[in-house]
Amino acid sequence: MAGVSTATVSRALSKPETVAKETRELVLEAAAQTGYRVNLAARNLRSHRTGTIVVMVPNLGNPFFSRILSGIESVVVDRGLSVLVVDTQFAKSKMDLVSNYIHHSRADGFIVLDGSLPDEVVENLLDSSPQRPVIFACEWLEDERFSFVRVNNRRGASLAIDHLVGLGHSRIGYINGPVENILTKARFEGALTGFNEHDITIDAAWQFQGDFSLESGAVVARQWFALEDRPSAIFCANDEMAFGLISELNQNGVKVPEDLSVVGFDDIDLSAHFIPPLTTIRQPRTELGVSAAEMLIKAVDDRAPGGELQSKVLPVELMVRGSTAAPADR
Amino acid sequence: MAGVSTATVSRALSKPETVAKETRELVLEAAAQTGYRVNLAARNLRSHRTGTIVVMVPNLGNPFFSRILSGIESVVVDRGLSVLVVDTQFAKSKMDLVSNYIHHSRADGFIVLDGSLPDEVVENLLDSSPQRPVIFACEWLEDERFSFVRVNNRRGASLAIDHLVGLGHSRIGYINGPVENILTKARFEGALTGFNEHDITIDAAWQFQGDFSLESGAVVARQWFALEDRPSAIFCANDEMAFGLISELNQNGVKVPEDLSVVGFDDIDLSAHFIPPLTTIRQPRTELGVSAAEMLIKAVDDRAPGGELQSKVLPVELMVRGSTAAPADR
DNA sequence: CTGAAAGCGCTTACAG
DNA sequence: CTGAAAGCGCTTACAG
Repeated sequence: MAGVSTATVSRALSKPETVAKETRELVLEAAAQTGYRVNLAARNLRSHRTGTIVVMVPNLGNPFFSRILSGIESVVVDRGLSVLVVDTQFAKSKMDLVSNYIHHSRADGFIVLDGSLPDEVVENLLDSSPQRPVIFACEWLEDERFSFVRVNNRRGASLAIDHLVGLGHSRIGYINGPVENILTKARFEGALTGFNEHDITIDAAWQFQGDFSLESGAVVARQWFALEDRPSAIFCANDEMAFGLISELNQNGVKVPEDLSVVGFDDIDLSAHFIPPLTTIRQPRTELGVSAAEMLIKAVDDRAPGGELQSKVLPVELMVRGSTAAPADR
Repeated sequence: MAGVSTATVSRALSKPETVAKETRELVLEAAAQTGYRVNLAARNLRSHRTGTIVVMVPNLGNPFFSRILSGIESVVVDRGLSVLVVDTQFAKSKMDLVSNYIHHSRADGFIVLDGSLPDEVVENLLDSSPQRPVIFACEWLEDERFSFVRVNNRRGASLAIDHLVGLGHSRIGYINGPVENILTKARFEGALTGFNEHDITIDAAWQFQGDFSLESGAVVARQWFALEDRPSAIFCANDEMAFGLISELNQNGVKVPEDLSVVGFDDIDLSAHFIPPLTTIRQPRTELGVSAAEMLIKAVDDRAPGGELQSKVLPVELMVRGSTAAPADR
């Protein structure tokens, strides 16, 4: 219709600058009139690109991750690329699909929000050919071979302890996240740093084990009741456990912050609207997703064979709200 | 390596039953040894399938939708297909991408969680060729040309009113969702049905306008304070508004349920752990996603040209918790 | 700046 | 049950 070859059409559409202005306009007009749309499967087959980013999420149903995903999506789609999601929750049964993504022209790159990926997948990520860039976001691996973006979890945790100590607390408990989790480790280390700086030791009986769920926070509330000697404040490795804890205590007549101060971590949407509003460490989730996507797209565009590793650590912020107060005995 | 043609390899892998057992085993073994993986771009190009389902989500960051997405993902991935997500939030700027998905071999089918899709997209969905099956889930369109799965929103709302009336309330307010939203309409109709059945009229001053957000619930709390004549109970079109309402009331010394009974809708994870635990209408979100995915996969497999429309209405359930009680004056 | 031609890696009628 | 051959719709060196 434009009176040119398919080669020229292809160029006019994909690399307009390589085509004479007049030709280009002819082609674009014809394309508009006929409603032409490229067949992406064909383009991908031929050009060895996919226009797709795979995001591996540990648990899609968790609002924490979905907000990060949202940040990723906004950037990726802006660039005309697509987002393929995989929930790695039951990764073993999905290994085939995942390695298919990795090994065959399914993705131009990967963003991984799961720091507990099975070794097999990790190796696939590194060994695939052609090697695609990978960015870990939020959670990460103790493995120097990957780029990552995360917040300063250690500092967040020590800020939380500083805040409690500043209010006059010295009897402080801690609810840990799932043990193997990298965030759990970093936050616990940060909390220990905070304790050390203030010459406080943490009673082993005041270290509770949770798993980041609301329910595990509620379980800790019952353990807290069973203690003879109770802490006056508890720092929770995430907000959801704080909610579970406060809610269960409340059912039993224990008031926060009058009877117990509670600090969370993450600052999810509901934290500001909980009762009481939760003092917590803010983790900029959307920004985490946006940064990860930008880093990935940069890496994809550069296509550096080995690829230089990138890393970015975003700041956290202490949000002081109603769930913390000076201890009652002070 | 197996000493057969590529055609036979293809058949052994895709349609094993069409190949002799011995040949098949030879091929499979060779494939395993060489670590062969099909190139999906090529397969898709040739077979006019994509192995991909596109899910359009109104707001990925909203935990409500992400849970449905999670249900979809589990089914789709189990079937060896992939999930491509689009956040339709700022759909206008994404129209190109979206119509590309629709018009070109990007997806075998669509699941739409957004009942407020621009008309242009809706027409694209219907006019594309080849026509791909579309399932609306949770939200839907007042358009008989689409399959859908949803819950019985009207019944949910009338159950909520029944519950409040059963406790002795006759002065009942209502917080509406965003006006054009289909869920808003259905729930409001259900509430009206409930009011009619009990011969209760709802004061115009007690109909509040929200937008499903926490903040809008908080705004209603302030409006409630400004009233001279106040309702003794409020039914909220979703849980998040109920949280915002209760939290803001609480800041100002108003206790739920002593001073005001509150019912929500959805039963999100936090509802059972709110203070007080929220009485609400449970909407099975994961199941909604699972059903939508199953319906879609069925439609894709059937490949009926026009395709018979399917529809499914899941039941709701009243969850009685601590946010409702008999009115104080009774 | 443009065209002819090859080819990406599969699948699928068609023959046998 | 299997193979030879065509072709899905593009892109990209290569020539000119």
